[in-house]
Amino acid sequence: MKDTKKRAGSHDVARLAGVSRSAVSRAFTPGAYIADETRERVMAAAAMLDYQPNAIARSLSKNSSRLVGIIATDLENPFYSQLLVHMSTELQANGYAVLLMVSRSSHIDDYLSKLLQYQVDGVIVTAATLSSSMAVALQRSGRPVVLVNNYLRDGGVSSVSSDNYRGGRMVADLLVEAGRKRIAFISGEANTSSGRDRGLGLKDRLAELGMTIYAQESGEYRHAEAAEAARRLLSLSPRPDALFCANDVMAIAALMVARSEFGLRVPEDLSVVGFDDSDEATRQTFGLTTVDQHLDDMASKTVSLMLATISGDEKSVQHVVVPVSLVYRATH
Amino acid sequence: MKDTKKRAGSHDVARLAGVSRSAVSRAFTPGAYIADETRERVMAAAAMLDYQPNAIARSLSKNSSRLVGIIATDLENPFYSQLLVHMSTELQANGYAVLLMVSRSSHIDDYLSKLLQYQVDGVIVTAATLSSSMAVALQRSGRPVVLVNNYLRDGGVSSVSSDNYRGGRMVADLLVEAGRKRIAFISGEANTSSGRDRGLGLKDRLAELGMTIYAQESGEYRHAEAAEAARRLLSLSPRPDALFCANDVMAIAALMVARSEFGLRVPEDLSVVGFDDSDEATRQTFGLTTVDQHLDDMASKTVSLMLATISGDEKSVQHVVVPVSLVYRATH
DNA sequence: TCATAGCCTGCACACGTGTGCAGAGCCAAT
DNA sequence: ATTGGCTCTGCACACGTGTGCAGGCTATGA
Repeated sequence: MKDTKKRAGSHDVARLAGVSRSAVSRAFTPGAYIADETRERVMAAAAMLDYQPNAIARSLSKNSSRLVGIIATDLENPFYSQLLVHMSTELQANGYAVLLMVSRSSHIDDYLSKLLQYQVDGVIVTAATLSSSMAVALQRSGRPVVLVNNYLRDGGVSSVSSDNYRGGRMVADLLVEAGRKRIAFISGEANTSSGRDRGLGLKDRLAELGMTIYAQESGEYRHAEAAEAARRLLSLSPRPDALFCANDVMAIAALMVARSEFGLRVPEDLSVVGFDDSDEATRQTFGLTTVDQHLDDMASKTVSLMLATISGDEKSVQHVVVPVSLVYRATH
Repeated sequence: MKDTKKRAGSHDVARLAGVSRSAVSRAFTPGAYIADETRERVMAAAAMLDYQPNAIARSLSKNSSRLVGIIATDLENPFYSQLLVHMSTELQANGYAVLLMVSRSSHIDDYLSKLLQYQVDGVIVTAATLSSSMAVALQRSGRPVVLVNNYLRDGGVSSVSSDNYRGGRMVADLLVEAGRKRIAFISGEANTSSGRDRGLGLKDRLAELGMTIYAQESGEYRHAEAAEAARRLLSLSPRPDALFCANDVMAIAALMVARSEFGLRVPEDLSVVGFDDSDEATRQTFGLTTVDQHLDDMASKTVSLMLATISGDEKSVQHVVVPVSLVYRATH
């Protein structure tokens, strides 16, 4: 029975400092009307009891929790875990805390409603497709939402994503200039806007140059599936002389398969280009030519948009596009 | 002025259903004393207003937030991001939500106190060293804490970690049986218990076999630093014939350096052994021999311990050790 | 000495929910 | 008819904080 002590409340601090409970509240509220001398006395008492204001009660009273919900999918992919790190860091720096929901692609609705129960001030959804029923539920709840690296066709909710279409076009130019004739594409998950646009950019630019995509397989954004896709593509005859992968993870899988299973030299026999510029692409052994999505930029633009929407500075639905840039390394 | 509607409260539901507010609360409380017929009427009204109980208010009233704080470091390392995924999933399955704090190794105290302000029911700290001042602050706050993959010497707080010491010993046996004579060690960060114990296990077992660690360098658990360490070690003469790395990330870095910069054949010229059994180690190109930490087991034991401590079933400080096992692949 | 203005402070209510307690209604047994 | 017991409901208080409003105190000027 030693530390059965309850957590100290503002009432206890007030009594110890010889002031009212309101004074304690004001002492902890920046910019509130309170005499310096009083604040100091309150702070001293608070330190003595190691009092910390109860954020739950504060949230209830102020009708704002300073919580932002993040629904994260595919965290095994380093791209998304890094994105999470950057967004969290930035949110924390702005005085918000992160309520995390890890989702296996579906079930989003349940997680979302749980987030809403916790009165989050906003929700960031990464890489997952929002059911349209949930989109309207959110709209109605009035909570801001931002989709990252994905967007909805019918434009009801804000989004931030990189310029995937332009990235695809840039890769087309790069490969054609390198003299490639049979350009194959390993796509990501079918229902993601990001993967769709990357393929579309490639296809459109090739068409402008009088070419077409030589062959296409789905790699589901994952290593094993991409390796399978690469095996199928590289078994074609004539064999493709370039592989554009919608993902660095898949590009590295393809690279491994090309080198160790097909004995191909990269880039002499085959170009391989990825998308993301993940840490792994940097490794000397891979030296992967890829498209930089400017992850940090994407994260901070997402957070900025979220905060602006929460504060009411931004009332309209926004679709932010983050520019991409080619990273020339050794595989093209 | 269409959706200026405030979120519906239990009061609104009660009025619509023609019952008292208490009845609404009871309808949403499993096992509460309420007639089936009343519950149904309440639920119908709730659905009509799409009412969801306010978790913040509930937390305040029940003095329990059903939030668990997680302080995460080194999320770039796939091991830790996977750990986060598993723990979150399991917590969510048990009706808890996760309050995430991403930390750059230090500053932990600030994040921790923020978590406490949000009245989290418990805190899980991964891989970071807790300042002893914070350890006592936690102790005093009465909130359960579990350290994962790290522990404190002075045993004040519970922990879950794999049997790093035994893992080190197993690797020693493996390498000696493979006929290796000059076994070098690439260690992780100096102040982590995990890294320390892995090295200690190796050293102790080698000593029992009449051998010593041939050389040792720190790789800070990171790719670039480990590559540097590998370069230094492989430049020694005579050159080591085995590299035990405290981490898969570092083992793969060493593997790349050994093959592409020193032209060594693995395992003919050199053994490389890692620790974690990450997805990357699985890749055929690497085929890394490593120590499986049974990540999922670790995660679920952590969550179980946390939940047991929260519910009061477990009052004492526990140190759970998760068994490890060797994974024989192609690099030893 | 008195009036006035200005700075602070305390009162009291609000935020939305959980729950102990007393009592209402009903059924069955005596 | 009376009593006892059982099931359910509503009242009212509690959780810990923010904040509008009125009023107290001090200083200044007349």
